[in-house]
Amino acid sequence: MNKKVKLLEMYDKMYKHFGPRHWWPADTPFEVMVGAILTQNTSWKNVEKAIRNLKGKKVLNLKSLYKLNINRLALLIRPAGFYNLKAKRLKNFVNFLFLRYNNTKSIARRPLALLRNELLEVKGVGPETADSILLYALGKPVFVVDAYTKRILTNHGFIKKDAGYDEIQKLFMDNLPRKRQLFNEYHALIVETGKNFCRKKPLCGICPLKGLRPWEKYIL
DNA sequence: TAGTAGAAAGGCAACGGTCC
DNA sequence: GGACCGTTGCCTTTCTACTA
Repeated sequence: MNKKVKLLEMYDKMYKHFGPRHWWPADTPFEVMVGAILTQNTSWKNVEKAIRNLKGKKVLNLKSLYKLNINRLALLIRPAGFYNLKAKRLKNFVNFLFLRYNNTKSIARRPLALLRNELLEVKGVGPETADSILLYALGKPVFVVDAYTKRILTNHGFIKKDAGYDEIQKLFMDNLPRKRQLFNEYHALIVETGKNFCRKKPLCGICPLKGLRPWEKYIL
């Protein structure tokens, strides 16, 4: 059994259990980008509160956030935690987007590899945040790796504990069809599985991935 | 039931060790 | 001595699990 078959088997098991997830929950690509930064090390529930605050003040758009005072921004995103730090990171990203591209349509036309490097140069944007923006906001076919992905693959013996972000991403991108919709749905299903079953104390007995075994000791 | 400790979907900066 | 790499602490709020 090859890696592609195994990864698709894993996808099927999760999809049958959860069904389509319709990710990312946002009204605009810009909202996705803001959410991707706010959700760093924070549960989505808290991010939603911060997003509501920004919407309530009618500043959840590029121009308004560019003009908004950083201290005021910090107060609005307070429910998302790390608010001073995230205000700085959000400002860095908004400045990058406004000054270099002016809007989300222009940035979407950039080639994937170039754009990813540009995003990673923005202080406060790491691989997971950059890939979330690329996939969910800009519709680029890139696989998002997060802590849940790593935990699930480790628990099932697909990867070693010390496997890095790029290694794990390559595993998916080299063995699955490079389709935005597939990567989108796959990541969303992993998040659901990680949140509900593959926790720090895993609920293996009732997990949709129960019985899933790697094709060899380690895929990576 | 109330209080408390620890974890949580990340990334940065500082520090120490190693190598050239 | 400088470059590079890995490790560790820190940021801050909320929620959950555990304990009394």
